Amino acid sequence: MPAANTRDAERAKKKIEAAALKTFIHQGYHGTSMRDIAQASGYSIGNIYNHYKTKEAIYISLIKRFEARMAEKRNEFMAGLGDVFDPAELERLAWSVHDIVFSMPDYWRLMYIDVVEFRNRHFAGSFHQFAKKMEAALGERLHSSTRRGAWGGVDPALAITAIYLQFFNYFLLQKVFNVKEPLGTSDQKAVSQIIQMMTRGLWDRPGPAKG
Amino acid sequence: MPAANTRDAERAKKKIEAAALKTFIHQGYHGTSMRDIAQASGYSIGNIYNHYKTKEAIYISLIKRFEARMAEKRNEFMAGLGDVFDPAELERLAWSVHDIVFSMPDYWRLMYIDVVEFRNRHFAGSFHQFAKKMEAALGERLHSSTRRGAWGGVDPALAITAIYLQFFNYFLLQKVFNVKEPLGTSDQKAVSQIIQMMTRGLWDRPGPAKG
DNA sequence: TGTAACGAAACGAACGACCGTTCTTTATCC
DNA sequence: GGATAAAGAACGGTCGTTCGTTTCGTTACA
Repeated sequence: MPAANTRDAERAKKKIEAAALKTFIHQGYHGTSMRDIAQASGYSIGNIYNHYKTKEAIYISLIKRFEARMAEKRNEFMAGLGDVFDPAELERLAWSVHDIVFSMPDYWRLMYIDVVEFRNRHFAGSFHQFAKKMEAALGERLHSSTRRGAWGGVDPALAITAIYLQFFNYFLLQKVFNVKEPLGTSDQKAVSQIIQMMTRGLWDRPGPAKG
Repeated sequence: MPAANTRDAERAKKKIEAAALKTFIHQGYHGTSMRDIAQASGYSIGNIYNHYKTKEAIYISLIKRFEARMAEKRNEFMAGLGDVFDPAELERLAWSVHDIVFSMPDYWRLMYIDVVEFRNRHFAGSFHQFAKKMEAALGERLHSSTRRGAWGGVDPALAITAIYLQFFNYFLLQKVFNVKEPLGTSDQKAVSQIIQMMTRGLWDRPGPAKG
């Protein structure tokens, strides 16, 4: 197999998949025809079938590409976390989560397509035991971080997962669901307020008696 | 127009829409054919077109029905909130959010279908200025709740919106995305731990100096 | 009270368009 | 010259929708 050909072929596939991604995201998988992809990519239908066996093969190849990139991102993210429950570190975490969402919004859009049109067949298991995975990845760092002060007793794995999800959904609302200011203010302020709430609580002293 | 006929017609429409909902949710909108809906509902294609002008009309009617029910739920929810930042009240809030998600999961599934296949055309504006709407609906209750103790200074509207979203996404993960224990533990424990984190913070005393 | 009339409800065949895929042909590279 | 890339016509099937027809329930009138 000649080198130039495989390079060209790869370039063609990238163009086809880029076009497919664009139309999938705008109209969904079943709302996109091969003719749409052909037109958007500039290749003929016949030629697309020289590169892919079926329409679903394009979709799957697309997902695999994104999964690989996202796995990298996830590893970077996990490795980059230090003394997680320190407020300054939580702010770093927030912007890392921002990066995960904003640098690959199409990954999440594809995931929603898959949930809606394929019952999550191609992303299956990506979110199972999320808290456990978090705990496993962070390992001892999680517990050692709680020993740096007077830890209040919340389960550390639960806490970091909840905080992660809070930021994740905040940025997802922005980028994927086009909500401008999900918490009614700037990112900077929202992040710092969430961190204050999470670390110091809403009340300066234990809450008042009811009534 | 005869009374019995309109009653029968309404009954037929409900059956058709129920069948459409089921197939839409399993295969998405574009993945569902009128023949699918006909078969699932027990009505012929021809007859379905006596009741609806187009396939999209079924979809829209379905959404309108759900929107009406959800508007009710939302109003009940808002009206039911009292001294919101009291931990006991936050727990009530958590279970109210649970109810919103678990009693109408198909509303949220339809919303995801709309996001994926119609660019959110039919649900447009449902999530804009979410924090502002929250503040407007809760009104003075929000601020008076902060005067019941030593409020830490977090913006009340931001706080209640963030807490709402935390619970909302927690239960959504369970019901719509089939994640068993999103935070690795029971609902009861997850809710109480989140509330502890939100009200008292992760640390009993202000966090330690870094390093 | 019986019945003619009429519109709604129901059906499934039929229509034209478009679907995913295959086939045939031509051009392009090692 | 033999594989690969490229193109687009063609195929069988399915799509959303329309059509013609029959059945049913109500109402108007004798």
